[in-house]
Amino acid sequence: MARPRSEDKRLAILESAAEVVGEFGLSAPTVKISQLAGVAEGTLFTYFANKDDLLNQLYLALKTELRDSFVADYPATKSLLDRCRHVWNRYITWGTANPLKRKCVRQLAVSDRITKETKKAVEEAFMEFHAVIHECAAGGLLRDQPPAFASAVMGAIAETTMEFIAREPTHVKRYTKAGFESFWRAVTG
Amino acid sequence: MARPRSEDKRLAILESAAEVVGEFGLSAPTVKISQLAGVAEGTLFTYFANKDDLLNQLYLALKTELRDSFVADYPATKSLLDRCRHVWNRYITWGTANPLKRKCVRQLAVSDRITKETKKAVEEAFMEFHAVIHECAAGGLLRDQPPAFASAVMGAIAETTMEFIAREPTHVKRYTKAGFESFWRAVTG
Amino acid sequence: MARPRSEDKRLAILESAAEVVGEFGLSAPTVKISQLAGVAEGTLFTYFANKDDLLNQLYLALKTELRDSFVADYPATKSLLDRCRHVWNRYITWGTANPLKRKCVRQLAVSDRITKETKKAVEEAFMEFHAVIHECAAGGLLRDQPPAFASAVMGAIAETTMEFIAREPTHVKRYTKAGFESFWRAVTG
Amino acid sequence: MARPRSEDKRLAILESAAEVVGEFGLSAPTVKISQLAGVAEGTLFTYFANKDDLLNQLYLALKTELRDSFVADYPATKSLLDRCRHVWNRYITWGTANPLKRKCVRQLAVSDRITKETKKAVEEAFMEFHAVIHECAAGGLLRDQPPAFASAVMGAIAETTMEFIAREPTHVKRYTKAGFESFWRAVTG
DNA sequence: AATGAATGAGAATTCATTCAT
DNA sequence: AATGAATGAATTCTCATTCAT
Repeated sequence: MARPRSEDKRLAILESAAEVVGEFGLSAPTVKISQLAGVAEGTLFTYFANKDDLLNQLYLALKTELRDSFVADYPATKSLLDRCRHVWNRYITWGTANPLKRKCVRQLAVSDRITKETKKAVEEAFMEFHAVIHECAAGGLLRDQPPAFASAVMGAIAETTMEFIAREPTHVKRYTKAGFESFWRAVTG
Repeated sequence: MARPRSEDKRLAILESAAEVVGEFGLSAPTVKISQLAGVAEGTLFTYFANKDDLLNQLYLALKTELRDSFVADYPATKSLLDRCRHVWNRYITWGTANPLKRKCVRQLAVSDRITKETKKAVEEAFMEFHAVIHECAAGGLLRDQPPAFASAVMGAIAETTMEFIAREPTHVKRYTKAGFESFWRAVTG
Repeated sequence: MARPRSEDKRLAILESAAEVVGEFGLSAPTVKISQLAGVAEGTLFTYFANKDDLLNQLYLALKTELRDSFVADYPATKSLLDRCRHVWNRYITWGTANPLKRKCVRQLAVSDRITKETKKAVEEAFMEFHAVIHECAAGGLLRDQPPAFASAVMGAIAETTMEFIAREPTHVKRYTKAGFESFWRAVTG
Repeated sequence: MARPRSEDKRLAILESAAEVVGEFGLSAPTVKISQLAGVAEGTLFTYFANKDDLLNQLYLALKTELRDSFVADYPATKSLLDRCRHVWNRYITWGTANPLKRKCVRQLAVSDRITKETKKAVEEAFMEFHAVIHECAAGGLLRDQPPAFASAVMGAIAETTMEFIAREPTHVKRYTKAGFESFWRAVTG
C-alpha cells in the first residue's frame, strides 16, 4: 500500500462518506462511498487503513468542520452572551444546512467505533468553546461540573432543537430562539 | 394446540437482543441474540418476522420499560416539581442501572430502522409525561413550543447527565442533582 | 409416528401438493402444502415419510388420475382409431382442465426425485394403453420399438399440443385436432 | 483497468452450472457451482447478478450451443429432407453427447425462472429452424398451425427419442432413425 | 392422532479487504 | 497510485423434520 498523494481525493472520500453514512447508517458499504467519491473501490483503502479508520477520520473531520464554523467571524471581544449566541447560531445553522452530516455525526457518536484517541482529538478541538460555555456557568448551578458538561448540555439541547426544526422547517427561527434561551437558563441559571 | 408460543421465550429474546445490540450495535448478528437467549437460531424467527421487526419491538419494549419505571410510585398528588423530580430520578436510575439497554435505545433511536408506527406507539406511551413536563413550561420560555419539546429537552439533558455519570460513576449524586436543576431552569425558566 | 387414519386427509394433502407444486415448483415448502390442505405442519409427516415420499406418491396419484380419465367410458369395442382418439381427447381434456396438475407432473417427471419404483408403478398403470397405442404402430415405422415408445411419442405430442392450447386457449379444437392427426401419422405412418 | 473480467471465467461458471444443475436440479447450491468452476463463492456474483440471472443466461447459452450445432455444416443447398435430417441428427447427437446439459435445459424449460425476455431470445435464435421445419409442414396437416408448432413437435419427439436412447444406449442408431421418421410423418403427413 | 413450536443445517447474498494488472 | 476483480467469512432467513403437548 503506497502513500496516497491527492489530498483532494482524501477529502472527496470523506465528503462522500458523510453523505452515504448519513443516508444508510454505519453499515453503508465502502463501495458506495468510493463510487460517490468518484474513485475505485480499492483506492479508498490507500487513503484509509480500513473502514474504522475512515469512520474515525470522518467523525473528526465533521466535528472540526462544525468547530470551524464557530471560529469564523467569532466575536471574541463581545460579551459572553454574544459569543455563546454566535456558537449556538452556528451550531444550528450548520446542522440545519447539513442534515446528512448531522445524522452521520450522530450515528458515529453513539457507535462504538470511535476510538478514545479520536474522541480526545475532538475534545481538544472544542476546548476553547467548552471554556467559553463553562464561563457562562461560572455563577450558576453547573459551576462545579467539568467544563465539558455545560458544553455537552448545549450540544444536547441544540440536537433536540434541530430535531424539531427538521420536523417543522418553517419554525426554524422560533425553535432556534427558544432552544437558545432554554440552554442559556440551563447553563447560567 | 401443541407447545404454545412462550411469552417467556419472546422476552428472553428481547432481553438478549437489548444486551447484544447494546454491546455490538445494530449489526449484532441474530445468531448471537438467539444464543444468549438460549434458543435456536431459527426460533428467533418464529417470534419475530425478521430482524427489523425484532428491533422495532425491542425499541418499544425498552421505552415501555423506562416509562413503567416512571409510573411506579408516581407521586401523582404531589407538586409539579416533585413529579418531575420523580421522573428525572427514575430516568437516571434506569439508565444508570441498565447501561447496555441505554446504549441500545440510543442506537435504535438514531437508526432508520424504527418505523413511524413504532415511534408513534412510543410517543403515546409517554404522552402523560410529555404533558406533565410541558406543564412546567407553562409559565416559561418554552411555553409556545409543542409539549414534546420540553420533554425532549429533558431527555437530552438526562442523556448527557448519564453520559457523565458513566464516565465518573462516583459522582452519580452530584451529576443527577446538577442535571435536574439544569433541566428545571431550561424548562421552567 | 403413529399410523394415520384418515384417507380423506391424505388425499387433501396430495391435492394441495399438486396445486402448490404446480405453482411454486419442487421447492414449494411443505408448510404451504399443509396449510392449503387444512392440516398442521407436522401432520403431513404422519401421512408421508418425507417430502420425497410425498412427491412420489403425488406423481403416481396424478398419473393414475390421468389414466383413470382414459378408462372412463373407454370404447373398448370400437376401432383402434376410436380408442386412440378417446385416449388422446381425454389426455388433452385432463391436461387442459388441470393446468397446475399438468405443470406439477411435468416438473416431477424431469426431476430426479421420482424413484425407479414409482416410475415402474406408473408404467404398469399405463400398460394397457401402451399396448393399444403400440398396436397402431404395428404396421408402421415404430413397429420395432418397444411398446412404450409409441406411447411416449403420443405423450410428447400431447404435451406440445397442450402447451400451445395454454397460450391460445381459443384454438383448443384446432390444436386438439391437429395434434391428434400429427400423432396418428407419427405412429401409424 | 485492473484485472479485466474474464470471459473464460464466465464460461467456466456457466459450464459448471450446467453440470451441477443437470445433476442436482434447480436447487443446486451456488457454492457447488463456484467450486466446480474453480472460483470463489463470491466471484459467481460478480459475473451474474443473482442465481436467477445465472439460470437465465445458462438457459440461453445452452440453447445457443444447441442451435450452433445445427448451424455448423448446415446443408443449406440440399433438400428440405436433408436439412431436416441434419437438424434432427445434430439435435440427437448434442443431447446424447451432453446428457447433463440436456437434463439441465429440460429442468430450466419447465421451471418458472426463465423470463419472457430469455424465452424470446431463444425463440429468435431458433427462428430460421422453425421456418425450415414449418416449410416441411407446408403441404401437410400442420399447415395451419404457427411455425413454432411443427418445430415444437420435432423437439418433443427428439426428447422422447433421447430418453429411450439414454435407457438403451446400444440402440442409438435404431432410435435415431425411428424417431426421425416418426417426426417426418408427424409433420409432413 | 394432531398440532405447531423448536431445531439447525443449509442457501443466497453481501461486503471489507487484498492483490494482480 | 489507481483500478476493480477476487476472495471467503459472515449474515439473514428458510425449511424439512422432530418432538413436546
